[in-house]
Amino acid sequence: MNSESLQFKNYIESKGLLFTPERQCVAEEVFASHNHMDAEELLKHLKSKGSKASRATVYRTLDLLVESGLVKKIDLGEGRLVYEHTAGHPHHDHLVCLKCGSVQEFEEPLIEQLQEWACEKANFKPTGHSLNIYGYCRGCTTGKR
Amino acid sequence: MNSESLQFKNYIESKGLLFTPERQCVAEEVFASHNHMDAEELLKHLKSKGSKASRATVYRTLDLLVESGLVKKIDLGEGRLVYEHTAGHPHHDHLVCLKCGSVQEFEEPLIEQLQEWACEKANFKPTGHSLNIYGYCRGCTTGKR
DNA sequence: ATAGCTGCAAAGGCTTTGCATGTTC
DNA sequence: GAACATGCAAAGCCTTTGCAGCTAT
Repeated sequence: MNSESLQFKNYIESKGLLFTPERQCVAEEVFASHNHMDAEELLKHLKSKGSKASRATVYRTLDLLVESGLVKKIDLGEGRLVYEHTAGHPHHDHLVCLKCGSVQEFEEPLIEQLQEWACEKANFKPTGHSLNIYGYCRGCTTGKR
Repeated sequence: MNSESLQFKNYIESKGLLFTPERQCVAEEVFASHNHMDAEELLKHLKSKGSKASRATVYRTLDLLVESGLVKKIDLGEGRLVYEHTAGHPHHDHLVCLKCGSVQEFEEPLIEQLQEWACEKANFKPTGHSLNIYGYCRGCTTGKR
């Protein structure tokens, strides 16, 4: 079991819940993936690996993973909700390709700073944000439509 | 008929379509509102004013308004899709209150510039973006929970 | 025994679509 | 009368929930 799964196990058990095989499967699949996956893709992957975790369990476990802080739920807009593990990921935002659907990450600390200022000016106490840039990725730009 | 409705009429007719009373009602309601409204609220307002426009027509007309460029569809995250008219609105982003649900706008041109740079670095050709900051608005901060 | 899990299927919430009817040119 | 609009209700999509049965302690 990798370190993230172990942390999740600890989190689960610290709440007096059970670290079941289904929960472990879902967690490991999320931690193993280096893409942004939505719940349905995750379910499909699990099925193809022979896991019997149901859709309901996938959704319920994803909620637990988000609660634990080990996974973030990202709203990419256009109805796309995806999950990414947080370990080793500094804060970042997303570049969403409108042609192939791929998602890249980017970091721009100064943007964060400017957001803080904007909030101060507006007397708004921020707790989080979501920044998505839509357009065409490098691969799709060459044969751009 | 106000200037925006007139522009919409021109757009509609330039496409060989009809500027029907239903379309006019929906458009005028959107242009008259200074809030961010979702389709359902819009429909409710229209009903309360005696308009007979149906839900389907509301959705279909909103699509036309967005196509025309006179209205923007904003994804506030968390499943909230709202519309705002563009006339006289410079580009801006949104502050979404997690307690009362209110939406404020803010402008920070430098953020736009930094986004451009981030895209250049990533070889990404941007066509648009969505930036939402979540937190608590001034009113909700005083009696904050 | 008791509390916690799971899968299934049904229910939700919002948006889109098919179709029959009505309108416009 | 050909193309376009409308309302209604049904269908879609994705996510959540209720419930009966199962598992772990």
